[in-house]
Amino acid sequence: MNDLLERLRGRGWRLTSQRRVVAEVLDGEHVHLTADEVHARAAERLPEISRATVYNTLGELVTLGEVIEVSTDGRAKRYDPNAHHPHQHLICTGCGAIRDVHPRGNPLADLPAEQRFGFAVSQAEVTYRGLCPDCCTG
Amino acid sequence: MNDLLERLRGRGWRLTSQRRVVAEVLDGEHVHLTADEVHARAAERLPEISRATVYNTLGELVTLGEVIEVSTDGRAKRYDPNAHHPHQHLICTGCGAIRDVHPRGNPLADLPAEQRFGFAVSQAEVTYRGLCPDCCTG
DNA sequence: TCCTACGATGGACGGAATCCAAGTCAAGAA
DNA sequence: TTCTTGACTTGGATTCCGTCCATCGTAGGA
Repeated sequence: MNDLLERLRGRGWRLTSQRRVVAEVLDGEHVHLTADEVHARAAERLPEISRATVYNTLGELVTLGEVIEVSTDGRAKRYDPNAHHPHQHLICTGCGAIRDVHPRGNPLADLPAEQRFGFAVSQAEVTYRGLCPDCCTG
Repeated sequence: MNDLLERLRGRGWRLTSQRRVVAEVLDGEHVHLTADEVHARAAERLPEISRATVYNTLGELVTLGEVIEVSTDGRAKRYDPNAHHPHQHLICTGCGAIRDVHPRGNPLADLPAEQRFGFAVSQAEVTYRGLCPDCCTG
């Protein structure tokens, strides 16, 4: 994620302390924070950071393809910094925990031409659901 | 969908005019209405029906497995009555149009055991995205 | 060091969904 | 048929997410 800031600067990003903190908070694997969680963690390091800035920065990171937006369901969107390693998500229907997973094959290839109805299909997103080990026994 | 009401009555549902109208509105193939759209169409037949009732009824239908909730993304959830015919969704990234599609194979089978992390995986939901014919040319 | 355009702020706003207390009514009992 | 009751409906308030906007601050080039 260190290179992220470099990459962004290369794209003409003005490097502010706020953006730096948001990028740092999103560092790591299996990170799936909501915008509010990102804001809370960012505020630990930079108390004055506003929610609008967090939303703006997250939106920009998504547009730049550095972060993926995950609508797990109804509630708030989650932000996944693991954008450069294609993967899918496995969600616990009990507690909402999220794991990155790597299914076999390419889901896009499983949609035959006659099922595309003239769409220029560019992306396939798979969400697996089930109970996690904790919720199974609990 | 006619049997739906029968099935629900069998499960102890009190059959009110509101529930009947909501179920009727959701009848058909390739129906993907938002709660507000359901409310609007229901209100044509039953002007006093309240939004809370529509939300309640939709929630119950989802719990009973008669209707599927589709979080296309950011915006309002959509409700898909085609719950007894397994299918996936193809969404236009331009205009948001939705189609039911049937990919080859079973996405659940593509998740190897070592990628399940002890989860009891029960469901795989695939969302294809791309531009529809109208949005491609336009 | 200065300038200025880009970014940050926070409070107002909007849409989607839920909550709640009060009123209504479907359907079983008598 | 009428009565009774608890499940259902209502609509307004409320919460939760997210966006907008006018104003202020500042990163980084000149």
